[in-house]
Amino acid sequence: MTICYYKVNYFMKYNPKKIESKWQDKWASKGVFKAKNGSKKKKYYLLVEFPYPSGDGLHVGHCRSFTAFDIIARKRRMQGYNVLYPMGWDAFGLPTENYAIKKGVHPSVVTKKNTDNFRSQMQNLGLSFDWSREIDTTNPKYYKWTQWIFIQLFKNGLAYKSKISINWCPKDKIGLANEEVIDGKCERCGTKVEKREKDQWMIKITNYAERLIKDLEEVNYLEKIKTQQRDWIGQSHGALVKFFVEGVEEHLDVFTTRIDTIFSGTFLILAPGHSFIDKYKNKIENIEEVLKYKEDSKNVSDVDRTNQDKEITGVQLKGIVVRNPATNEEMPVWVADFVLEHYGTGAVFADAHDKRDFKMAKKYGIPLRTSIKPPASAEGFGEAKDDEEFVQKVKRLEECYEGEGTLYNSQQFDGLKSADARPQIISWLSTKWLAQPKVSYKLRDWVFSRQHYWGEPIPMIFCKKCGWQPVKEKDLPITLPNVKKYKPTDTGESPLSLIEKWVKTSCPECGQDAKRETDTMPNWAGSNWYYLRYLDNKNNKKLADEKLVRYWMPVDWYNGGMEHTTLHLLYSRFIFKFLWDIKAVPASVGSEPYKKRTSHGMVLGEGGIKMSKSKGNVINPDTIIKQYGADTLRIYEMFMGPFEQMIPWDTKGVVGCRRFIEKIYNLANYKVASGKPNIELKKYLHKSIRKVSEDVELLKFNTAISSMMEFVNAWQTSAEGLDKKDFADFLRILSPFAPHLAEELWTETDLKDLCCIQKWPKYDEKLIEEKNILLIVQINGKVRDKIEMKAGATQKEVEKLVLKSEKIKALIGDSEVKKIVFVPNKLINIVI
RNA sequence: GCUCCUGUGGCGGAAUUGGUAUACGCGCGUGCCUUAGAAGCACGUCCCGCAAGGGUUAGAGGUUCGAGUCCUCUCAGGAGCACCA
Repeated sequence: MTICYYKVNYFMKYNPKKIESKWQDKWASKGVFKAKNGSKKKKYYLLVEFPYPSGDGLHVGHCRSFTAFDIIARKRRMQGYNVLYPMGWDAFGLPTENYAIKKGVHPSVVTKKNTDNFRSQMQNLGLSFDWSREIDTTNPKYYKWTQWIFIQLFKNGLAYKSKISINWCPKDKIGLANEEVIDGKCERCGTKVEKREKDQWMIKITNYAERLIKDLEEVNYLEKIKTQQRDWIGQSHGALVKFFVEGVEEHLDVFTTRIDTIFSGTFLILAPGHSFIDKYKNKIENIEEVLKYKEDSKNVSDVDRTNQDKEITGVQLKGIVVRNPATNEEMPVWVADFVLEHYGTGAVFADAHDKRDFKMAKKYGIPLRTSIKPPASAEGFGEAKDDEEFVQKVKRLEECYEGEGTLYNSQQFDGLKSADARPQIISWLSTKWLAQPKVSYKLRDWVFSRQHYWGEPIPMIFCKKCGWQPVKEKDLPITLPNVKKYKPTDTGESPLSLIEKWVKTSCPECGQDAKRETDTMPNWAGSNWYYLRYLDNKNNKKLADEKLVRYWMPVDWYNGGMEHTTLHLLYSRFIFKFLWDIKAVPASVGSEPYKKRTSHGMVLGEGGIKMSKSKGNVINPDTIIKQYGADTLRIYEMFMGPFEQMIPWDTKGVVGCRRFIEKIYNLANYKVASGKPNIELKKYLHKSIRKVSEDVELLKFNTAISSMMEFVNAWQTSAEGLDKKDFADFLRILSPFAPHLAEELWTETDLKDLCCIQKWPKYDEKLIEEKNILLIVQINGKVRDKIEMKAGATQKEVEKLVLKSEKIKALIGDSEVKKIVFVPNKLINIVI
């Protein structure tokens, strides 16, 4: 074989600095990553959550997920797809506003600085984003459409103002949605949240609760993501039951999922904020005591109210009596703070089959009755020794049984199982108009107002005569005015309320003097629909052109953090459904924005703790790129471990990836040959092509890389060089991972065009097929020998061979062979 | 409390889905090279044993010819939900 070496800078050391910027410039100037709008190719829309451009710069965690999907994007392009892989900035947010307040700089200046930094960091990584489609949620040309969507919500009756008790963060001076309160603390700053009454814009996401659950069937999300969405929406099927109040022409509605226990209902409990209390003040004999209880419960934060160890408290509404619709018996009415205003109807009927009710009744001497007999071996006997004793204790009201069972004390329903009894009781009561089936959700309407400067102004105007009016669409966007002070006010009003000139306007309906809404929108507003704006980021007449939406949507694959799988994912699905309903999105696209959703694991600091400035363990990608190169960083981030798993950073591990890259660079110098291909190496290569092709689709980047390493190791130890054509194939599979190196070696090996626009290689099935296999010989399931033989041998052939072997013969000895298990091409197991 | 996930060398992790446990990388050891160090290269590296051999996937049991993988219990770690009627 004639060997001719392709000398790539033979005496030069691998220098990523030179190589990388050169190719980044070339890709940009040739526009190879631009998604083409009119293309006849099949489209592929890959989306990664756009980051909040913080002043700290890109996190190595960003690099990980962006690189992962960059690999998929590059692979898809090589597979012949028209790929859209865009990037933008979710730039409204408190840190920017806080920085602006502190330094007295306008937030937009800070944002510009940060996004410039982020962009250049991403470009240094060689990410193949289509930068011509960049978006920024704080750009008025963008938030014009965020405001437009709000107006559509309003016009369709899905946005309304309501005085509600909101979660108030005293540090950030901002109202928070329930979703943003974690353990009773502000999600951002960790300050204990207070309650405040405020007039807030609300969005009726609850109208979509059922569809948001049902349509999950259509999409390909990780199962745990679907579970989280379902849990958050919290659907439960039950019944709405009427309890008539004595002496009043009215009833109290109660939602229950356990109507099978209705016959044991002996009292009713209202939430402290239930409207019945105010409405029938004069009927309640001890109204002062009740109102005091109500006031007290307001001061109890949700954390304490939801604390399980807290003692149950309550006050009876003296003078009020309702009738149990099933037994027709009189029931006293109580208030207790463990009953929540916002779930169900804010009222429950109480009985001996609920631990809280049970405790409360025992404490205040309220009569109890049981009507459910626990089945034999019910879970949780309490202190009873056995089933029978437990049943008796339940009957004697010594133990509380919450589970299902067999009904007794329940008139014609005696003897029925709980599950069977429920529909029968509902239909029985419904004939008397006392009950109806009902579905209830934990999901609540979405508080959409924030009292901050750095957000989209809500495009509404209040007129004394006409009420709330939306800004005329031709007047959009309502831009943020320039102010000197961005500080939120202590009164809880938005800083915009202090700018009289801006607030004062005229009513779009009647032209009279009117006032602008001064609240701004929450963070989520801009990220609800951003995936649509990438399709048509410069359109001034529409959110996005219909043709483009039809071509590109839905997103084929969406990846983001696990922390966004409840809120952002739910909100954006909701808004997309809404846009679809009002035909802002063509019907053919369907009402789900994302076909497939995956999540990446966080990158932790060394030692497995969270990376944070205060711990001083933050890794800056720039430093790694400077020291090792972008290709090394890319390979390392993909090689460090399973993509969906949390993983600690280990700078020592980066070195190994740099060695891998240098090894390729050096081997390319002297071990690429033109001539007859080396079959052994070719086999390794094609195995690797298969492994990489398959693993990338499963996000198993770590094993994809390890298979390339195995190939390179074989290449290194082989006596012969690698055929030039095979080398080209290797560069093709390497190029999504280490695009700069692949590009450099591609050119230096006299191959034509750019490596990143080549076809993705196919592996040769026949070549991979092993002609000789290593057959495992087991005796009683233990490995005793390994025989190399040709593939495809039959059991008889193998048996003959094995039983002849001296080693095996000796091991079998005099024992009788009872059974032989044979797995073709794999193993033979002799049972003796 | 409920639901789900995870547990494999000194470390990050592989394992064709029930068929050679520890691939690949880090680290470590020995040697070569070098004035020296670094880098690089070669070999070694789960445990016990000189060896033959035996043991090992958090622990205990089970199913199976065969279990890291399936089932039951226990322990440990993580995530989500949580007076939700």
